[in-house]
Amino acid sequence: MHYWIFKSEPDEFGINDLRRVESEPWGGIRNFQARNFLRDHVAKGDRVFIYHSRCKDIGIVGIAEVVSDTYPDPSQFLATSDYFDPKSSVAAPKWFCVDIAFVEKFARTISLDTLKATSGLENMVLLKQGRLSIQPVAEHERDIILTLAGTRERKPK
DNA sequence: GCCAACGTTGGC
DNA sequence: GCCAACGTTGGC
Repeated sequence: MHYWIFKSEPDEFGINDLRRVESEPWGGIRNFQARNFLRDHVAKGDRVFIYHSRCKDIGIVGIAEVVSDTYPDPSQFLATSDYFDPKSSVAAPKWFCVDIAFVEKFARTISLDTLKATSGLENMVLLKQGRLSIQPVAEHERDIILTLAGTRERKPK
């Protein structure tokens, strides 16, 4: 079981929206690096740190779980969708998505500033490389983040 | 909402 | 196969 960071814009769809639904198709990913992680590595049962970007309160806000296998993102085939991709086809889909479900919301956001200031997180993909909406989290980074969140008792074995 | 960073595209 | 143009991302 791996941990990931999925970025979202809370004005569009954030942790509070996720909490209100049973599960949510995480689609609209149109970046190749993010797509490759999603298609090749994200698996049912994995855990996801939800990260809010482009907002006042930037940072990791909670945890979700991957509740489906990866499947082609339906929006790429819909001519009316903002995410329509005329170069894609059902036979050879370019873009993928996965369903995730709410697990918990942290009492407080773990802010970007906190992440930057925390020893052991220096090499996080989040801090090393911008503009990547799906990214892996190393085990020691996962432990540090869970500790910052005060949820260490739920740390996976 | 601006715009820098960076990955992809496509003309040549 | 180079590289300028273009599109997207995301902190500010």
